Amino acid sequence: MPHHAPDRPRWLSAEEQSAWRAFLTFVARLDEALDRQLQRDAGMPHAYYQVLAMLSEAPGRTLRMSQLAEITTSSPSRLSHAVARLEEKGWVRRERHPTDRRGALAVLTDDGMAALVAAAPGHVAAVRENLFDRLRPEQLHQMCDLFATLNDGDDPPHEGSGRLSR
Amino acid sequence: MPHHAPDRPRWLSAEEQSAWRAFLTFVARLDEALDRQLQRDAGMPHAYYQVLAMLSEAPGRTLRMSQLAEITTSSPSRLSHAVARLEEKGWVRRERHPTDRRGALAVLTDDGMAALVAAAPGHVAAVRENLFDRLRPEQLHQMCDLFATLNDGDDPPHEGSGRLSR
DNA sequence: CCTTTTTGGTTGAACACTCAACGAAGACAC
DNA sequence: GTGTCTTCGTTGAGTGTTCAACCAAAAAGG
Repeated sequence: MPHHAPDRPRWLSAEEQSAWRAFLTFVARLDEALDRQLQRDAGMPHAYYQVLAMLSEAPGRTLRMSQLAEITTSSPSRLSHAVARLEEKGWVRRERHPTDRRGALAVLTDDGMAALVAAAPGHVAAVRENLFDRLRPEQLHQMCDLFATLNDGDDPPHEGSGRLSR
Repeated sequence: MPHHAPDRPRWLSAEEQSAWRAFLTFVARLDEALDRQLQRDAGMPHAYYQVLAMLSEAPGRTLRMSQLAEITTSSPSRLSHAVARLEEKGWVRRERHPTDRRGALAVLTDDGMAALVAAAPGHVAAVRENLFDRLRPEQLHQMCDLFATLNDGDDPPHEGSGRLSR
């Protein structure tokens, strides 16, 4: 079998190029819009909102750090720092895991729940305004299909029943 | 006209919810993968790669700070810090604007161009692996359409001819 | 002209994230 | 048991981003 060294790069086609740039632009603008809205109106960045939202849907509003990290797509370190910050605000409390003594649990406090409920409407509105309200109906289906495909192979990201959107 | 206070929030439908979460998950994983690959193999975060890439396509490898900020979708402050960092590395140089004396120009140095060229193949490979190689052909069209629609109304993000992908 | 407003860009402090190192406890070998 | 490996989570330093404050120069208004 012939050996040929570090494959010559397959550059992006014109169409891929334009899709890629449009994607980057959109994501950058969206991230900025969501982060700014939440920071301004609720005093938290989007990443922290997601933590609170996931906790709010969990049984007992409690989740193990490792699971919480998983479903918020954040590194253990990031989550640890985040929870530390949320704890200072009184929105989350840490508890020891009952059986596994390495484990730590994150619990959403009543104050945390209140902050989330207060933040949710504005956040959902921003998500609508920047995303869903701009889509034609069939584009929503395509979008579902698209990201389902793209996430395929990675572990499934939690089937939530909540309405707080992240 | 009847006045009704801060509209009751229109929550996301089940389909929107699932599209939204899939989107967030994908973007988080993608961002992480790209940033890690570039940081490891080229010593720069994705945002800095984009700065170099946009400069490499500009006439004279030179762009005004404000324009560079525009096409990289970054705030003036962010770009200023970024260029400062890139200047330390010797990849970018600042020059004064010839006619407008407030203006500053960012110029890609030869070292910067070399760093970009060295980084490009690995970066493009990562983009392929995490995005385009996972798409069925017609999904690429849908993706183009989708983000074109979503970026509609915001100013057009620059029609580049380069192959370095960002 | 002179004043006011707007635009272009930088700065420093506060905050968020990454990475590597670490300790503590469960799991597994024997 | 004892030792090793692995998993869980935290920590601190380094780096990137945001935000508000700021200066300098151009533009606008009189």
